[in-house]
Amino acid sequence: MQNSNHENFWESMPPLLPSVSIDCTILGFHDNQLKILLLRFKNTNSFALPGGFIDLNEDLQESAQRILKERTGLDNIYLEQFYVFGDKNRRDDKLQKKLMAASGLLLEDDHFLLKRFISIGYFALVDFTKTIPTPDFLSDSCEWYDIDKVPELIFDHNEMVKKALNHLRLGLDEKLIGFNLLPETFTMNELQSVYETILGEKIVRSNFQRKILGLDILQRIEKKMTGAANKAPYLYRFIGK
Amino acid sequence: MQNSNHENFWESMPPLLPSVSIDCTILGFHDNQLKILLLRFKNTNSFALPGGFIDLNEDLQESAQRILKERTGLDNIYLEQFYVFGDKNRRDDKLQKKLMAASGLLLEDDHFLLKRFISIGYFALVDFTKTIPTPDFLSDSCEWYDIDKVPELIFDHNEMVKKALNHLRLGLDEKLIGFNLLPETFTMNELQSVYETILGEKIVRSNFQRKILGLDILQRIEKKMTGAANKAPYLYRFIGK
DNA sequence: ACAAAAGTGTTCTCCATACACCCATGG
DNA sequence: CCATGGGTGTATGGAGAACACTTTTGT
Repeated sequence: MQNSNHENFWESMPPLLPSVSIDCTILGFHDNQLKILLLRFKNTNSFALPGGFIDLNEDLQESAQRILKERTGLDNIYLEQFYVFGDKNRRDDKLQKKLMAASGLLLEDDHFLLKRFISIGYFALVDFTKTIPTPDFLSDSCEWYDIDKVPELIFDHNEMVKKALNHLRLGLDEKLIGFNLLPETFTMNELQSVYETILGEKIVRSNFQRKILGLDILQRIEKKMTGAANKAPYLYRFIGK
Repeated sequence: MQNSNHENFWESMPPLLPSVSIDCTILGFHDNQLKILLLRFKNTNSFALPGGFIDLNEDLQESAQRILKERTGLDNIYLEQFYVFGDKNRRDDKLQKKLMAASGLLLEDDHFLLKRFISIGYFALVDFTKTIPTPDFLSDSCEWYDIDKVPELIFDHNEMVKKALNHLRLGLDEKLIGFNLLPETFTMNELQSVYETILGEKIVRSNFQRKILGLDILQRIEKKMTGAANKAPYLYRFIGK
């Protein structure tokens, strides 16, 4: 954490698109819970969604993918724009300065980070088990939190989470995106659990199976050997159609 | 159109948020047709969606509303973000220069209009009869076009229109937004015609009435005096609920 | 009387839900 | 055997599409 690092920090960044940031609501599924990936700024108790800026030579979508890769280690993440947050007072200069100062970065009053930004909200669904959460330069923690225990976040990030979840619920059946929260192969029970958690309601097993299997989007693989004293469940793989 | 106007043009603009533009797909309904409002750049045959930039002291939504007001004369327009267009090569510097030159504006190579922009796509539904289409400084025409006769548009604007229409269709029943294309009061037939046009299919009258009236979102007003030799239709007003 | 508007009734199909029940199977 | 997984049958209710028919009403 030597000072030379700090001096170089901004200069080492590639040319960026001004005024625009990306913030990502990254969701995973574990222990029958929806989880969200949050950063904590160094030496503070301030939490935020993972985010970043757009390099001038990146398509918007590419930027979001890069940011996700940096925080999770994953390529080919399911990713979707859901809203642009553009209120003129959505950010808080004092807080911004404080957060940067906590990382040893002093911002001049005309620093670009203190200018107005709009933020494009992306939401991403990942296979929890495959992620390697990695803090960025400004944070000392990048961890999963239960979706119903999200702490207070900076700026308008709590609103972002709320909107992202709503977007997820609305698109769950329509876009068949629940699979992205599971590993390559999964049992029908696990899938049902994902649906129940996201929708917040119990589903009758037999009806759920009929519905999902009727969509012709799953390939049945083999039995899962559980070692339990009962029939082993089948494994399925999502094949789209 | 004296040169002094041109010299002052950019300087007269308020401070803008860099890199970000707004483009609006403005839809109206007339003669049983969906119509879209398009600009033609001065002294060219290039068409574009109405758009603009974000003043530093405007919320994003306010910017979109202002732009819409400037082109249609209307306040309180139904307005919705639907997508951010952010490919790095979505714009074309040569075309941009040509369009500006056609208005007598010469752009230096480092002019801000030649920098990279992302564009936030808004779509708007307006009461056709109330609009006063008004060209902007760079265009000599602002007119309604049949939605199925949209000419080639600049940049990625044709794609914007396509995405906006898709968005409209998906949200029609869900968000009950069709009413925004009609005057304050309207007949059931007119409303049905809006739905049929947007969805591109015939609907059985009696079923449509049952469905819409069952939603409890319409207030029945009075009879419309048509002067025709038949029963006059009722007028309805949208009351949301 | 006429023509269009408005309302009602009926039938069908489709789909989601709920629930009961059976079979399969790994230990 | 038994606990869980997996599958089927079936009744119900609601939504919506198709169609027929009646009633209303302004000129």
